[in-house]
Amino acid sequence: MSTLRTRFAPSPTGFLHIGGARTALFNWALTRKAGGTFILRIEDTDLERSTRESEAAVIEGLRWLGIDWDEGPFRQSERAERHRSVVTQLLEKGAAYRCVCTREELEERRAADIAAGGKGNYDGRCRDRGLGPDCGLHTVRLRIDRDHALRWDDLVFGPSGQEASEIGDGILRRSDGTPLYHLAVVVDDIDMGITHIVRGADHHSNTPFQIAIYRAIGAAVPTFAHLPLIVAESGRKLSKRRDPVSIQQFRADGFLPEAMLNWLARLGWSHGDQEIFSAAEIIEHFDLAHVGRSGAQADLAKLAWLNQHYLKQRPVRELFDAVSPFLEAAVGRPVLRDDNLDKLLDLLRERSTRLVEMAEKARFALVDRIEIDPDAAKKHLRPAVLVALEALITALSGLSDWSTASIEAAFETACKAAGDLKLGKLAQPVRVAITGTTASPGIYETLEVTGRERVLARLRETVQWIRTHAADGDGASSSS
RNA sequence: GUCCCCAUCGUCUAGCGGUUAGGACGUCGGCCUUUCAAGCCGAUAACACGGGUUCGAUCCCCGUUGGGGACACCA
Repeated sequence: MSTLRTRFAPSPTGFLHIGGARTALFNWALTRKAGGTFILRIEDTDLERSTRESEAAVIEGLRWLGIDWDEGPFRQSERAERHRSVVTQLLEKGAAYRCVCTREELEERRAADIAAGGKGNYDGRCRDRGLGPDCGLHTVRLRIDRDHALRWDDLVFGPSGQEASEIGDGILRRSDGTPLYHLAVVVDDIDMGITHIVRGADHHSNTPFQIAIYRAIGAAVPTFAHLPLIVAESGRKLSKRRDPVSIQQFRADGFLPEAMLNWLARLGWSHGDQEIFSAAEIIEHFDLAHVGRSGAQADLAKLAWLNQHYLKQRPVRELFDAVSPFLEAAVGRPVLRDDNLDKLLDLLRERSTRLVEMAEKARFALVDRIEIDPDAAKKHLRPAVLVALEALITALSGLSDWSTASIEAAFETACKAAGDLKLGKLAQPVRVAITGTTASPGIYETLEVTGRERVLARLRETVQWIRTHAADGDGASSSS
């Protein structure tokens, strides 16, 4: 039972960004831990850039991560009337005033002020002109009381803010009558009873102006907590085209939601030495006091490690559910789950960091024809192994059951028949013949999951291939 | 330019006046081994700099440097 009310308020101008996802996660964790109410509000005031598609992408991204909300999604655009009426009230109270300065004039005066050593804030020209509704095209500005400090105790950054004299009278309403973001967020947060505003540190310096709006409206100022930004390599700003930033992109690349969540949680937050956190553990331990104050670089290598950790952790059944779409894409047809596939996935999970990679590695056992890597063929498919290969074909054909144990026995038989050949000398050529590459799970397991029919076909084909190339006087023949 | 913020291994971080400065990822080496992994063991590597305060500073204060954010009729 808690009165804590928080919100995640993304502007849907792209996809769900890792920074936004982390903000949502921290809000969610904080709220769930306290038993409060978490609200989703879409800040689509900028109609030009906001689309329904990206709004859907944001929602889908949150759902995928397992972040749920109690109220909403609300759309800020649907509250425009309320925003307008608040501006009107502020105007009536004298807490705001009309301003007829044009952009050009503003820019000019601002430049002149800066040149004269000023701060470039609005000079307050219209502040005391008492302009009425009939003043023509105008914006509405907040009359900021110069004597009050606009300070707050940030739950992450500590004492923050500045003197009111440091900022100018900001615009609340555009000349086209639409409200500005600052006014809209404040009004929405007041109306929705938000008690704790947890958001990106890019809003840290916007906060004084917003506090001024709260005061002008006469509402209680909520508690603020600003989260340091996630930065790109070497501290640079995250770039949408250069850096992987969208949650859907990570998803498409084969990262598991629990890995993403864990990774995001540890980006700027810590709980002692613990690295692995389930969603429940994040909620259990989350604490704003342990959110750092410096920007964090997105460490993709650690995400890969986490992803493999969760890949290894998943029950096979659920692993299949996750990898299935990737398998279908890699193989070109729907793939059904069976014992062999379970075994294969189990073998591959500790050899893959992402689902795409896992699907690619599973391909050899699920398709009829494989491509053999030319370098691998050249190195391992030589006439010297022909005898052993043929012995292996014979031994495998005669097996009454198809298991790693029986396959191993067949290998032993084949090696013996080839003059006590060492296992390694046979395993590698067979691996190349079956998987097309030099890297795969254990050779017996590899054969087992590939199935007898495909194994024998590929081995026979390989024998043919070696004969042909040896006869052609290929380099491979010289070694025999 | 003005205002605000930040600063521990390459990266994420622990630390909250006295520690051999800890963990994790990465990297490197070893073990294991039919390949690749996984696993296990080990190594590498940090308090940006300069002043204070203090018996004692990674920790507190000031400055410098570096980085970031905000300064829109964007959100």
